[in-house]
Amino acid sequence: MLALAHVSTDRRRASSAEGVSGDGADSTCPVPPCIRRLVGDSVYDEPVTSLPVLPPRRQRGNRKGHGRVTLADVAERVGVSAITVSRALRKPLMVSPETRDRIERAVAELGYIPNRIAGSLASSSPSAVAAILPSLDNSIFTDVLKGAVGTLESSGYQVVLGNSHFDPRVEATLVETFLAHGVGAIMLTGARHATRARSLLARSGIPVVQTWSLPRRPIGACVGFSNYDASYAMVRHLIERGYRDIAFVSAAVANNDRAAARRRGYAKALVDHGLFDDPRTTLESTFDLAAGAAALDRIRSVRPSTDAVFFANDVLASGAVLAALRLGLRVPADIAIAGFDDVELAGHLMPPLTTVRIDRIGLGVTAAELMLDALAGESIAGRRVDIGFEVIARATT
Amino acid sequence: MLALAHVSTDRRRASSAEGVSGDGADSTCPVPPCIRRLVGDSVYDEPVTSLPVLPPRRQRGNRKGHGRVTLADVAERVGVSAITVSRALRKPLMVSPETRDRIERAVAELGYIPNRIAGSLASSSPSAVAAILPSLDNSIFTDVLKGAVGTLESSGYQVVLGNSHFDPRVEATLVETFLAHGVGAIMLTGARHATRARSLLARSGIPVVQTWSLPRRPIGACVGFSNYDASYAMVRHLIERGYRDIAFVSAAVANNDRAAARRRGYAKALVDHGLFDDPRTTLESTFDLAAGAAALDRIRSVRPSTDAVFFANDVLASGAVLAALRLGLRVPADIAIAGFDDVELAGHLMPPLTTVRIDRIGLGVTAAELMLDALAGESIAGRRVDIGFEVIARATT
DNA sequence: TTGTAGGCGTTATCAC
DNA sequence: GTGATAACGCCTACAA
Repeated sequence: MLALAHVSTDRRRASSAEGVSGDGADSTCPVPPCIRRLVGDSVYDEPVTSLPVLPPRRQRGNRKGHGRVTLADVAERVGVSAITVSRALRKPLMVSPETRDRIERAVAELGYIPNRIAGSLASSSPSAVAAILPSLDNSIFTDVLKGAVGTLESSGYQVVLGNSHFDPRVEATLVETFLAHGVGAIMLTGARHATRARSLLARSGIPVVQTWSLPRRPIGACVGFSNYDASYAMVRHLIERGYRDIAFVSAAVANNDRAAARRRGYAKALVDHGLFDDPRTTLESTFDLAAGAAALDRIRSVRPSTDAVFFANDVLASGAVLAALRLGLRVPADIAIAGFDDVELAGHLMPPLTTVRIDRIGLGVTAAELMLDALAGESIAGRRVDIGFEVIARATT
Repeated sequence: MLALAHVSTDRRRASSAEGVSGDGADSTCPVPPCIRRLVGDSVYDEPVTSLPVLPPRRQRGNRKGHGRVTLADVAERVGVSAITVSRALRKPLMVSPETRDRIERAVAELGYIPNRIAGSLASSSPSAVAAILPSLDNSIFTDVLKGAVGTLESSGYQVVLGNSHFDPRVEATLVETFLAHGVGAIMLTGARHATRARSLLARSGIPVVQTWSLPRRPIGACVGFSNYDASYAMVRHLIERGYRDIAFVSAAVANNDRAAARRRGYAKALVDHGLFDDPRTTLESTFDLAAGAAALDRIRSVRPSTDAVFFANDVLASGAVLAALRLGLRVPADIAIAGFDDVELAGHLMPPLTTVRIDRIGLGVTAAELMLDALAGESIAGRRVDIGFEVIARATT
């Protein structure tokens, strides 16, 4: 723990040259780029203007706490019992206006911050929920996170974040950790999870929301859409446009039910229209622009007759469109390209990308709402919310 | 809370048709896109194969707990005291091999998951840290987050996430919430914070790491680079390339010290080279591709002689490059474009974008390491880590 | 409206 | 090596 340091006011004058809400700026000498490791002279040199300095705290009992101001401190100062202070803060109507007033003043004076972890231990009511994402590299996941965080934060819940790296074992570990952490609900991505994760979740009885998919038997609730249908719809679109030699590229399907469903939708659409699902041009790939370019390249060399490539995510599709541009390929004249997700970039590419739009923010918001419902005591068991999808036909097809 | 439901095995057979680690798939009928709201029939229908079914829990005392297995339950089963179980789990060497063994078995059998929130209350040792980002829309921030989460997770700390939306007041509220939550350290973005946030932080004595900047007087520690120098270096690069009518576009500088420093670096470089810092072409903008396009448009109409635009972030710059492509403008012949950050897209654009590279993952990792150091008892007060920057001259200049 | 008693699940402290 | 006891800071239940 760092100590609280008092600093004289003149130092502040020196440091707040910017004139804005007290911050030091970068070093301002226009020197050439270089790496430096500097050590400053002091920390916490901002004077605490809005809060008074407290006398050193006495020790109660033989254990040392955080040294933080507690409910009891406030109570003592006001001359009431701790529970009254607690109530004044949580259910103000249960406390008389006068005491409430004095309590509020004391709280402000002492700078009391309730200890929510003690609170949720005592009340066994969680104050945080967990979100497990398979990746932080792709904006499609952070969009969902953004929607969820916004909704949850405004309801007073904290969001603890886990990154599973598309690994079910990591996911299971995260689930266990979050359970140990006492989160009140967990948001998962997709519908494929390790058995251990499922056991843990079932045993805990904690509300679970799966996202992006609509498993027939969700663990708890789920919000998503039919990846199968969406993929099928896009391939049908391509076929209607007249393409016949269609290739497909997605993320690895092994631990990814969305990719798997999209691949099945693609295959089924081909079969339904009497086309051939050529294994040579049904590829798996990592998630970056370069991979999209590489996949395009691969497909063109493996089967030069290919007239359209359906990428099951926009990052790959964008990589391919950008690569086509560099290569001087005409899209869609030489080769059509379709994506999935409708990320911001998709509409700005040249030509703009045909893709499938998913309301990711809405997905996150809905997932959050489901968790909030569950936290409010409602049963969300078996609820399945379909957020739908939309094929956006732009110029790459 | 959702109830734990027992389900017969034959249901599992039906549901695991996919053959993979137990998941239901999307509905598989190739129907046209539509929105549906379905309600499933049951939840938690995955049998808990790896864990035994427990007898209903008895109530101890007059309070109802989570109904979760506790240390006492394990202790009772093994015939030792709770503290012994606790020790067996945390410091195995302090417990005899035999008891440890029996305890481990009981833990597995009962599916005991330690309650870390009770643990940190008792030991007053935090198990989570907070990261406050100004946005989840731009990958530059989620890259940092990714680096931090990875490092922190592997040290056993949970990361609670806050999104300040570039608003210092929101940031201050988040700080308060996280403090209430008992996080062990806080990572902030930038160096400009509300006075209230600073007070709160100072009062709490919690380790703080500021990122992206190198304030002369950091609150605690900081990791970043000189935004001023980096901007200066880029403008010098442009000038060396022969550009003279240079425009500048950044995020709003009011609450953003990085943007402010970059603008100052830009202005100083112009002055140092006898060029004019034209206020008509020193713009502020939001953070998206469309905004980059709009800014380019604006600049060209306001001052047609402009031969280069320096965007203080790659999203804007990319938007401009893509817009130029759509408009049929030649880059850099008609107008040069430079960015900042070196996001993945930058190198894939046509032409590839000249920009400033920042090691964002490293930034997050370093910030996390600083927090870990502090959590380990080390003082990180005043530590300032410069991660440097690099001007990447590509083809748009 | 306010207070008392006791517990939430774990760990520090000090005996044995 | 193991255990009894008392916190950690707050809240539920019940009483006044």
